[in-house]
Amino acid sequence: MTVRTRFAPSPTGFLHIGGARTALYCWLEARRRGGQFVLRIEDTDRERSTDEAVKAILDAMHWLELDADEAPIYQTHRLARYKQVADELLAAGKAYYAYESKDEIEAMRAAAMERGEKPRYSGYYRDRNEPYRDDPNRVIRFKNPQEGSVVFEDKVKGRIEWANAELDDLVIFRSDGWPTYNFAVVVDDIDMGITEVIRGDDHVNNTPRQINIYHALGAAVPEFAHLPMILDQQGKKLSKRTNSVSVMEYRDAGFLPHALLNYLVRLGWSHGDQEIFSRQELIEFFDINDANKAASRFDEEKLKWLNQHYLKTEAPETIVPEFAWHLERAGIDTGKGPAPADVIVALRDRVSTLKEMAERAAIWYGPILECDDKAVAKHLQSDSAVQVLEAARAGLLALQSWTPAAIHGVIEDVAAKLALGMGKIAQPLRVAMTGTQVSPSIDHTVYLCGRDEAVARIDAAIAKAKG
RNA sequence: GCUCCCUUCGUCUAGUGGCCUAGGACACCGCCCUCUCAAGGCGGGAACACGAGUUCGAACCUCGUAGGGAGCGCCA
Repeated sequence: MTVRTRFAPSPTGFLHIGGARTALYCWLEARRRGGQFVLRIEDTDRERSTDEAVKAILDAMHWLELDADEAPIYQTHRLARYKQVADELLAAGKAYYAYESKDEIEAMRAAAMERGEKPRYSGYYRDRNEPYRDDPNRVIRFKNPQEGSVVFEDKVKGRIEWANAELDDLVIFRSDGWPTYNFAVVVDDIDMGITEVIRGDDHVNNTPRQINIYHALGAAVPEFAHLPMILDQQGKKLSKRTNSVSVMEYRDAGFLPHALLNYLVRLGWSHGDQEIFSRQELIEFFDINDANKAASRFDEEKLKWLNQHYLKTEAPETIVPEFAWHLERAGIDTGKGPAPADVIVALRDRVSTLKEMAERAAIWYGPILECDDKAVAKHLQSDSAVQVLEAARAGLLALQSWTPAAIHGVIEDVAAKLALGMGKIAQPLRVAMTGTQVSPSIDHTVYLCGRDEAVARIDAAIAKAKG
């Protein structure tokens, strides 16, 4: 049987980090085993689901290149099917109508708590065989077995056994005519041919109930793998309040999709001591059976390290599209100025995110807006600085080819001619080029300005030095 | 309250009874390199939650304790 995994978000917000890792693991498991990865939108909560959220999730999946093999399934399109299956259960005596009001249910729970039991439904209508009646409180409940236990082998948690006595008769159809989560999920997973259910471990407790429904429906039970949570730096649940939780916030912050994926895959899984994985290696090595049981904390420092690693090692051209997006976002007009790939090469050893790279790139796509007075005072206010700038100006104008290597040659010549160390040459030039004391190596810094602009900035600096 | 789950350096993890004087990575500290800032190289500190058992031998097996988490909806 071909392996089929699914990612089933409910569209009540953006795709968050935890969801992205779940999706990644589903995708990877399907890819490695030559199966399919599909998407299901769990939008039966009409109050909270929105089309914008669906789009946001799909966009994030696309950005991460976690492509699904089929068009997404929407639960709201499948109401007739859920009704049909519920009717089958009803007809087979495996489900029944119940008519308690919400207040009555509430009272039952309170009473159970009183007795030191977990809050549950009493099963009042279970064997009553009351005739069907029209009632605003009418729901359909599943007849959960009362004896024995449910056992399943979770691929990450191991063997889990659950006494049926712990389970009550859950509602499978609400009084508003929509199916509940636990029921819809089972019907969908059966219809979609899902063989591996990989999801967050907040669903472990639902699994025994769902397995009972599979049995009642006479369907094959899939394999389960429940992933632990991702916590914030403090070990608390990731929350919007204090953390970036949306995948797209990480895009905004300047991370590369593959860096995020590489970070996420190692959060709860490992392959010996390996830290860096290509997509191909991920597909080859990933195995859901090796996933860890314990929750892990999200560490942005390590993500940054990975991001810079990819900035440094990927071919610049492959990064250009994402970098261009950040440049545009930073309001930088790239009509004139250096090729983005050259900027990447100059800056990738110095920044860990594309956002920062875009900010630092601004000086080559427009005028120097901020000038550090201390830098000017320190490196431009001297006779030697003027000599250096004038010599460099002449050398640059005489240059045949405008390349970092050629510019490096000019700078060395100036140093030799004036008998000065590199520091005395590079710093005045750097301040002239950027208005600051910090920039990439001086040859690249000059190179990125372009000859005309470099000479213009030197002229301005000479004027300033003399003035 | 009840049920279930989890526990190796600050963090992510390797480890499945002897290879462990517990390995790697991020972060941190130091040195080197150096035109600034970085990057890079080299080195350093840093962990088996606790307690009993089983065993010739336990990070690994068993039991208990402590701590943490999740779930207990006509939400998903």
